[in-house]
Amino acid sequence: MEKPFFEQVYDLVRQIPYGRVSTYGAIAQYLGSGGAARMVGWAMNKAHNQPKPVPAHRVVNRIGVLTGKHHFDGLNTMQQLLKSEGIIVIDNQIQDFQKVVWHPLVELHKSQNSL
DNA sequence: ATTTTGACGACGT
DNA sequence: GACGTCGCCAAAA
Repeated sequence: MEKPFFEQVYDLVRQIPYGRVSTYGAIAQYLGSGGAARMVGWAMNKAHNQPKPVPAHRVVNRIGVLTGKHHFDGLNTMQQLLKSEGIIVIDNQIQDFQKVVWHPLVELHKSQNSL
């Protein structure tokens, strides 16, 4: 039996490289549940309870808007973290989003990563 | 076990 | 192209 859905989400989010972001839909799709995008976001909520740190700030919606920023400690915590990684965020919108987006299915497929 | 939710996404208007 | 509605899927109450 595989890990619970949530844990798979955390594991994948931790695999997001520095200076890159991912989308809920892409993550859900990687897990095989394309339509479960909302589930991914919800998993992020529980991520705070996780023993391992989850870079939830690197997860945004399909348009690159920091929809979940208000779930963080402060109001602009998420934006600050992204900015620290070289990602420019203006008005909750990631600039050059398409350039920093990280598709797990595509990226991991190129590496043929096995575990 | 049933119902609601939840940091979304796609389609329709 | 922006706004609205419905659908998804899995977990929590």
